[in-house]
Amino acid sequence: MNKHASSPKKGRKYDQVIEGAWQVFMREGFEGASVDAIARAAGVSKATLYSYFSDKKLLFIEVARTECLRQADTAIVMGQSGQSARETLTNMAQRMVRFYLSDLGQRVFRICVAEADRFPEIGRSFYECGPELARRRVASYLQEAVARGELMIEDCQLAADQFAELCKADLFPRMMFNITDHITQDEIDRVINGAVDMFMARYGPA
Amino acid sequence: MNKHASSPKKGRKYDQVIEGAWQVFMREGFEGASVDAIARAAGVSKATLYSYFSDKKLLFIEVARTECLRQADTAIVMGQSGQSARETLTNMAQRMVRFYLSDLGQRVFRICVAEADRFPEIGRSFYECGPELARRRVASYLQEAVARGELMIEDCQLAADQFAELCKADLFPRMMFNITDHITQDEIDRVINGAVDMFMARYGPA
DNA sequence: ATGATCTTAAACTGAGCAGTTCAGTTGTCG
DNA sequence: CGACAACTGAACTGCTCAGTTTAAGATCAT
Repeated sequence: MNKHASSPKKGRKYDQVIEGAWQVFMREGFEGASVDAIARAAGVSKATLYSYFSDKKLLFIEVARTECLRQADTAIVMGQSGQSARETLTNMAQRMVRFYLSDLGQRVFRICVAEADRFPEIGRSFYECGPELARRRVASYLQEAVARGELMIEDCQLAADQFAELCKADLFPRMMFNITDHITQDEIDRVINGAVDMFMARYGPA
Repeated sequence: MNKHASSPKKGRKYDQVIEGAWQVFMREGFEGASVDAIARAAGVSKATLYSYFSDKKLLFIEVARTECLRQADTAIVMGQSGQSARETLTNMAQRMVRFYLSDLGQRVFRICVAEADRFPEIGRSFYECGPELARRRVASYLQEAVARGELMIEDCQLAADQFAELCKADLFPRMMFNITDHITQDEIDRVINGAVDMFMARYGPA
């Protein structure tokens, strides 16, 4: 029985460190997370932590990458066949909104935006396996829908970006600037329906 | 001659402090900006600074508010009469994009998003005299356009939010995650035209 | 000019934090 | 068993920074 199957790197406690670091970074942000707190949360000594990661920034990048990959796995199921464009778009919208309103989505976004200035690698690596991935998936769905004659779109990439943005209307700024603590399902439905209506008005069959 | 017309608070060096703090906060972010650096940039002693603002957080809030008001003044000229809805919307879109792509807009956003978690007042106060203000202005323009029969909108507030988001498509995420250092005028035009086209397709006269 | 108020420089306090070191413990494997 | 590697905890270094204090200097109104 090989117990090291999931530890491609060195040392038995690698995963523990990543997990603990993830928790603390999410809770406190990058600057706010002390390495002592991370070590404590990971149930590991600071010395061990530093034997894996030469510094805090590197640890953060590794944590971010790990979480991105995890997310990417979760989100594979996207386009289903027997659905109208309207249904599919509504579905996608729900997924997107649920993610960016989640505690996780919110915190990730906050940290990345804050640190993207100082550490471009962080922003880039997150964008690529987060928004960029979703972006390409939506665009490729639209491409197919156009081929089937369900939609009429000249610039599918732009259309995908527009749709993603429409799903953020009102809700996203309110979250980001911490205006509301709770957002109701009605508010969400209003925005999603608004997004789909608008999208179909522009790109729906004539 | 009353030289204190623009200093409703106490002390002659108030404006200097705000100005210096603004510069350093913009350059370094909230955590990154040391009070010593701010005092130096403002050409003022730390003691003086602390006689105005009891702590760093309060100083930041005041700086953010001041800058918001300055922006609000700049943006008063919004709705002009003899223009079509299309023209007016394009105009508004240009203004918005120019702002959030500017160095200033970008940095303010970054700081507010990062700190809104820890200090809700920061996020709130910025939102209120920034996005919220613009939001209400656009909504009220739409209201009038509907009254004149130029547009057909049921939920003007939602429409305003949608328009604002459409203007961010592609460009905004790329900025936030630091993917591109430069964005061309063509890319901007593509997004703005796309936003106006979509908006008119949905809410334009039948 | 005189007193009140504002400003200054610089030293100081107290705290937090990244990263290091090391003597000692634990677990693994031949 | 014995050797080797990973791990621990706790103390320690060196730094940065928010906020305070003090004694002296500048500015202003009257």
